[in-house]
Amino acid sequence: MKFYITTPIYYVNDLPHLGHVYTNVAADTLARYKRLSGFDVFFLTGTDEHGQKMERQAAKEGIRPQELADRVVVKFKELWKRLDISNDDFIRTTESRHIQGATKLFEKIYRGGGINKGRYQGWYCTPCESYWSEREFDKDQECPSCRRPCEWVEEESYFFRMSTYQEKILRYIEEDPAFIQPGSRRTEILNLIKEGLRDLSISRSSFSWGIPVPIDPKGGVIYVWFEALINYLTGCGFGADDERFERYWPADIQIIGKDILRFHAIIWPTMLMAAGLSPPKKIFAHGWWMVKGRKMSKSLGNMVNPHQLIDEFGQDALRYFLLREVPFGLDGDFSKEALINRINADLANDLGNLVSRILGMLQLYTDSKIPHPRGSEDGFQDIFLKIPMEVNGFMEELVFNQVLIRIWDLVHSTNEYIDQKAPWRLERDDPYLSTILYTLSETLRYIALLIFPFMPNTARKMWDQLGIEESIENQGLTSLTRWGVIKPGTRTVRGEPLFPRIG
RNA sequence: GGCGGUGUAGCUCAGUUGGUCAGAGCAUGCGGCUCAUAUCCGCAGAGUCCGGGGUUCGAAUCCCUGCACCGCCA
Repeated sequence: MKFYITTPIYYVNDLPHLGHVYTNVAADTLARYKRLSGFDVFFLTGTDEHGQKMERQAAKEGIRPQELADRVVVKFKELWKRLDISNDDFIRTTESRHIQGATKLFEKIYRGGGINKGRYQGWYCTPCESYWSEREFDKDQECPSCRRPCEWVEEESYFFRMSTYQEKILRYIEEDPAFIQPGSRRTEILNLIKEGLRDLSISRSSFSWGIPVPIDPKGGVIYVWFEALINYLTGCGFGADDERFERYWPADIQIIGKDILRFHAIIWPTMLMAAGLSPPKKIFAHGWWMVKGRKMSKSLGNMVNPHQLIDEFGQDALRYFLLREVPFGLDGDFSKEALINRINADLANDLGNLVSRILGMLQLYTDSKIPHPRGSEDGFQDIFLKIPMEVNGFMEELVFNQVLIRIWDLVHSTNEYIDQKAPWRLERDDPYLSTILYTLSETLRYIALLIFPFMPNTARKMWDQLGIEESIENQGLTSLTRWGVIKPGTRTVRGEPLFPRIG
């Protein structure tokens, strides 16, 4: 079974921030989980590099747009590496495979009658790359979205005949309640469509940094949003690698931020319909990280720098916090205090200490050798055996925080188990001590594997400390259906605390 | 202005179709243990479930209304 998952491609006129991190961490976690589940996963992320904003920014710096893109794309790639993002490919819209594919898709829609020539006149906001109609203004010529001045433009333009797909997209969304998630967003989109869809101007002639309109040498360049969405096709082979494309399209899930839902829930599926291709199976719009209840923005100067957080707390602590603190789909409030609280309470006290005390006992009581269990354990493992099913249900729905809560239930239960059994009261040669220590070693195997999609680096450390030879990446989740997999005799290695307490 | 959502312990929030639903975690206090990162385990306190009215034998849960906040569209 294949599983194709995408993130948006990020605009490279600016550096990556916490919002980008959130999307990619979530997508990465799901991708890793699916790999463990045995899926043939294709995980795509990338960058959006065309458009007037890029052209202007580059001009301001006295360089070519391509140079600007080349410079900034590195920042994204570096960040994904630091965060252990396991994307299988990285698509840039300035790559020839994308340009060819986007051209091909435009032609395909055009030949199918989905695009025609018209005349556009209206207000245009350059920073937002958006058009606004007369009635969407309050008074001044300000962009309703960003409050900056708009420009009046009037030009020949190609239009995507989106209005003709109104009924079709409406029916499609109504018939598949899972298509747009969460449900509240789905309702918004349905209402929006019912208010009526207009044709979409998809070419620009006031600047040149983009992909030329294929059918008309004087047609200008393709509107950046229309073009950028096509990355989901070109990134998995459309127009360049048919075999790959056939294998992976349609996307199984496209994770996005709630701010770009309209493009993904309306424009994108109708484009695909017009091209005779299947829409993605699911679009999930997650919420935003706020700071003290306010949106992060450059003008407010409250942008959170991901690199700084990784430097200070480590990538896994950040990954954990983002997916544990807030239900995926809702907005969350970011603060260092909340992050530190999670690290101390959940990661240091609960998980880290559990690992530390179990490996400590192994070191002390069995000279760091996992013992043979003697006799059966009294049903303690039952909660572990039933966890994979529960976790799977939550993962399917992208309820990451509940998954982590369930895993931490195991951590708590294990701590409780240790206190009840009080191994330190047993004689070193008591067979029951062996059983207990074997049981505890197994709990760590379970927990490590379950955490792996969320905190790959930490899971690997646990794996190494347990002394298991096969790499954790090659484990399947099916190994969690059986208790007693870890081999007696394995040499454990007690390491540094996984998460030192902060403060 | 239209549509939709939210308002539950100090904080963040769970609460399916109305009847052990008044809860969890964090924070606070007390007790226990010592294998462990002064960690872990157990116990405890506090809430007019936004205000008001209604339906019902019974409502945090349904209806009406007021207030506050938020989202989408205009």
